[in-house]
Amino acid sequence: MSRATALTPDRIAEAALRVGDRDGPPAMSMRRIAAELRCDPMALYRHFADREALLDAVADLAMADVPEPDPAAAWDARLRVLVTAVRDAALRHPGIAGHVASRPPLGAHGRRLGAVMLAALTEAGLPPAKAVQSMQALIAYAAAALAMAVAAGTRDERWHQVSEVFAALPGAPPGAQLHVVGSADQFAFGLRLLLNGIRAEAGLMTGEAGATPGAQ
Amino acid sequence: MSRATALTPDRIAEAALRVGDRDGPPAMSMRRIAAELRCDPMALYRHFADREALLDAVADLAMADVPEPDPAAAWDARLRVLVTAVRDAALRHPGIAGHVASRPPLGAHGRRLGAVMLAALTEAGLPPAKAVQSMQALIAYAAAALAMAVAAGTRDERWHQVSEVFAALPGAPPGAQLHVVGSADQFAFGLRLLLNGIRAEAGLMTGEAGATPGAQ
DNA sequence: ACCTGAACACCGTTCAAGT
DNA sequence: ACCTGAACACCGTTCAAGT
Repeated sequence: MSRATALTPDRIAEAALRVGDRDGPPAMSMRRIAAELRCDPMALYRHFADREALLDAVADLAMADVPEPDPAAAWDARLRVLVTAVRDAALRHPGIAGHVASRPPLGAHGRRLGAVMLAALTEAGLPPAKAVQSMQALIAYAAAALAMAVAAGTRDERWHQVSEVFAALPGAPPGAQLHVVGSADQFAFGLRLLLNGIRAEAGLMTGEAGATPGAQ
Repeated sequence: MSRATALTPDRIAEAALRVGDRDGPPAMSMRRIAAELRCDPMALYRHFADREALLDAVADLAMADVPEPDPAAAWDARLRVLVTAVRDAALRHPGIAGHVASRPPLGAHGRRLGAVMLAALTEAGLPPAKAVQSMQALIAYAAAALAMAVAAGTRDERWHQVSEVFAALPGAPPGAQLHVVGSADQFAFGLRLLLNGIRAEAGLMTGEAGATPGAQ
């Protein structure tokens, strides 16, 4: 033990986040993280069951600085600000952003943000079950859009081709102004669609008494 | 070369799909796929640049049997049927479903399905740029929901906890009927939210002449 | 010129050997 | 009892050696 400070889960997660931000996702191996901490790779296993558990902690740590939206704002504005802030926070840590997008938000910060979302959706007028489902839909969309942003920006040029390929299809008129896959614009547009949809769903609940929203 | 048939990209992709369906995603290594074909692992590299390119071909192959929706149906029903069929097709191939969810749909079948989506969105009244953006939002949502279904079903019990954890939060009243993350119900609900949102977006286009839909 | 397979530079994790 | 690090069973890919 040449490190002066003792090994803790938090300290390990911080070191892993540092390694990922500096050297990219593939560098976040148990061996490299241990090297960053100047400890034996196996020492990490005394604080985390396996690599997946360690990365979950790192993903949650990346959400630590997501601010909670102004409680005085309208429910839809609150959701928009929060989900956008999650995307921004993840993109500030490119090493772990892909993992944030692929794992359940069950860490301390993930649960905190989920509670804010649920409160906003309940305020919108959704019953509990639909609020939970709407939250999961928002999480799913945010996760995928985030994963696309990461892939398009750092790893995979093929995502950039998607807009071009589809704009060139028979059905698409020429001259369409394209938005890059994974861009902030594209993210905001899809988020608006979902919030539109939630608003419509909530309207059915509160506006029409005998509505049967489950019917197709 | 003990195999009677010659190596082709299609034949390789079929063998890889078989391996993945039989032994799961981790089994889809270059070595195992080569063993399935009774050829040298390096022989695969003469048909695919790298493993990622091979998996892209497998993911597209898994979309081969997605039927095109009835052209006579309404645009929103067409989108719902198509996106649901993509999910079903991917889940029939658990080995590659996760990859389907993480990669751009740029293969032959992905482009075919994208063209159907674009046509439906254009019919809805969206201008080209918004149709492309809406398609990308649908792809993002479907990919993430699919990834969650795969993770929840085969790999990761933590996704199952999400509904329970959030239903137990202060904001959520008790007795909420929970839908399992990744379930068909949950998928359909989120898809309906997006289609609701697209309908609202299209309504702004056609219904209100001087609307400024980009304003928050 | 083409193809093969040994070798390189890694992995996550197990487990026996040390203290 | 605790900790370490050698070892196991793999990877994707390179590249030199064979034919």
